[in-house]
Amino acid sequence: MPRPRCCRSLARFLEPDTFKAIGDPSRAALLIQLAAADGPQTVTQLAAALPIDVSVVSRHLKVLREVGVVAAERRGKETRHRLDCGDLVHMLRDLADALEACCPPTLQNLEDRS
Amino acid sequence: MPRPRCCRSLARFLEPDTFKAIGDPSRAALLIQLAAADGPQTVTQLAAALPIDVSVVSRHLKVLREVGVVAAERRGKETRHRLDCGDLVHMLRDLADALEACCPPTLQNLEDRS
DNA sequence: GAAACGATTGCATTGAGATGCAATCGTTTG
DNA sequence: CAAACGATTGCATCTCAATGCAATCGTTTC
Repeated sequence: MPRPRCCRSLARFLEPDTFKAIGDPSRAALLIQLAAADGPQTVTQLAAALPIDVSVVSRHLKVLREVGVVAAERRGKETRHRLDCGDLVHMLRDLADALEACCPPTLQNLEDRS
Repeated sequence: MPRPRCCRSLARFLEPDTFKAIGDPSRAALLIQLAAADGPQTVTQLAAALPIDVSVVSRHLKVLREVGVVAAERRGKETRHRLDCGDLVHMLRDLADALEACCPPTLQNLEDRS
């Protein structure tokens, strides 16, 4: 059994849900918009800034909330959304470390020549 | 115009193609399998190790190659695939940095109370 | 309490991608 | 050259998710 250590981490960090969430163009646009705005944004504000219907924005934000990339806070009749990157930042760095551990380029390339 | 610096990086690193590629369960399984194996793997080997048809493996590997996560080398009649994480590792770390720059939790949370 | 407003949900439509089988291509080996 | 083998591609099918509109829900305001 070769290199089991890094792979277990890989399996943990390659959870498809998060990547599927941020892999959608509309949701990526929402994340960028949230990052560009200063202060939390309402669904209506985000829908106005992008060529996406309000209902669609609402659904996309729900997905982003479920994977923990966006946080929401109810304020009267509106819901203010903001980026919540803490977990994602950690996960990305852990994944980068795990990948690096799995891809020792020099050893691997040497083995290729056999 | 608020915080334009980090957002331009975000837009660059949030390119949906890569995340869509690794966001598919079958492709994630392929990546994990490639990481677990020692040495490059052929399409047939990968298909044998996973409950995925050879033709499907071939197509998935093509997607992974196109986003530069997997490298292939022709060896006679077989094609040997291996992880090629260099660019991905860089991208993940850059994205993590950009996100962190966009999400100063303290300042942001203070602003929320307004 | 009624109207207004922001957000969510139901529903139907649509399009993209995943899958499996069979046929084909390219290379090697007899 | 023919058979064998690994890989890819064509094709048909199918599932899932994205989208837009309309209706509904929850909160606020008059």
